[in-house]
Amino acid sequence: MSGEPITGSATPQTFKKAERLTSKKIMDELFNRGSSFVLYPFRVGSIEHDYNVPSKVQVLISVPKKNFPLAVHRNRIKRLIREAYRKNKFLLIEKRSSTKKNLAFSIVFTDKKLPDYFLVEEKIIALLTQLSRQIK
RNA sequence: UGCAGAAACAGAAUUGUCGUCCCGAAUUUAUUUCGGGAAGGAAAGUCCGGACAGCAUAGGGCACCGCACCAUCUAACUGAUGGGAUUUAGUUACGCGAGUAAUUGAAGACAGAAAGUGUCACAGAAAAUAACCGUCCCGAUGUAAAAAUCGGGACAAGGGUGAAAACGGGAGGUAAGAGCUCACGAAUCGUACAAGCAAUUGUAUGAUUGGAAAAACCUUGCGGGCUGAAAGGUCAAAUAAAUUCCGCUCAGAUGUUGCCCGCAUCUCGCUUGCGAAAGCAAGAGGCGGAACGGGUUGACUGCUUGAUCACGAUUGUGAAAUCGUGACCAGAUAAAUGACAAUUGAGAAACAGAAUCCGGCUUAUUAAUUUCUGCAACAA
RNA sequence: GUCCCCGUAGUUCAACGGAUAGAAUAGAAGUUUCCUAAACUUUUGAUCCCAGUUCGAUUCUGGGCGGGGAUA
Repeated sequence: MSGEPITGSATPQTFKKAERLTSKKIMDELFNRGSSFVLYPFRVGSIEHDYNVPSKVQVLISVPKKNFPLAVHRNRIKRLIREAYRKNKFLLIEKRSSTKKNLAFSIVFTDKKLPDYFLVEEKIIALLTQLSRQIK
């Protein structure tokens, strides 16, 4: 699965700035009012909103400084998550294409050990399918 | 030869697929294609020094903070380079010895304790104005003579204590002693001459022998405005520069980091009362503080061409400087360099991710090589 | 990012540079009680780490580590 382009999907595998959650307002709403669930080793929060944003689905990736004091390790984990998301985001986006509301959600890494890429990708796929099923 | 420590050097390359950020060009108006670039030696700690920016500023003194052998380098430094003295480890030579000289390393916050105040536990007679034991002299009692006891003196040679005990050991000298004197040696301060830009060194000579600690206060010399890119500038959007309470209110306020001296600036107009007027008095506007609130959470700039990097030449012991040629080498903003394979290879492992930018310092660190030091073994 | 402050028993605090580092409280064991509480007795520390100054450092100095705070 890794390295090969996945055929049969119209969604490109890019991950541009528009697909990242940068608005502080939406972030506050997400953490204050959004619903959330835990899928080890990730904590996922999500909210639907009507703000004018460039992309229908926006994601925020975060690793707490408490668990990983070194910036190198935090960067590494965020890159692994980002990589797994951009390869498998079609699972979520293709189901969202029919709805009008925008979706913002966060992925927080809660484990205290550096993960392997294959574990991260497997969990991200499970996470995305659960998220798309939960929000109808 | 092995192990440990320190220093220097270095901190992988290439290919494929899918991706991120910036710049440029084309196509064309929101996408695509092509080309180029994209973390470090410490990006870290934020310990020094600057650049840059805003605010403040007539001037002086005190306080406060920092630094401290000399010279040089530098934009600057608590940095670096070179030199000096000191301490320390080893070797050799000379000397009875104390020591001296030469040489090879290593170390360091190396101004002043001989300006003043304070401190030095326990032990010890005494911790800086040294008489406890002791040594010696004189007098009295005592005795055959001593011993012993009491009183008055002299003495820092010996003793134990302690981290530290009042230049060293030798000879003379003396009642006993003492740098009291002498030769040798040590240290400190001064003078003259010579060498050196200087620290300082050498020779001659005079005086002195003064315990430690300034990382106790302190003294001397030199330096220091305050705040940091969340600084600062421009634009847009939104809203209520609103309300309440307390204090002061004409000799006070403001400014100068704090304090003092001194200086500068402001003190205005309005209302009311008194008065012929000059003016005087009062009031509010005013100033300061506190409480409770409201709006924004965007964009651009600062933002990367610089005390820059590479190569070469010249000058200098060196840090470094000058000249020439060439290069443009991250600029993000919830924050960009990744993932998975393959090859080269003995191996890809350590510490670790730019946030305004530089020069240092400190700390972290894998492997190979080189140099130095220590230890162990073997050989001679 | 920038600028500050603080580290002593499990916890809250003491300690002119002089040692055997204390106090309260908590914990453990014991005495007392039919049992518990209270009371009494005993017990518990490499002063965060590494260097330096000093005869001697919790204290003074430098570096590191950890924790906390302020700031549009």
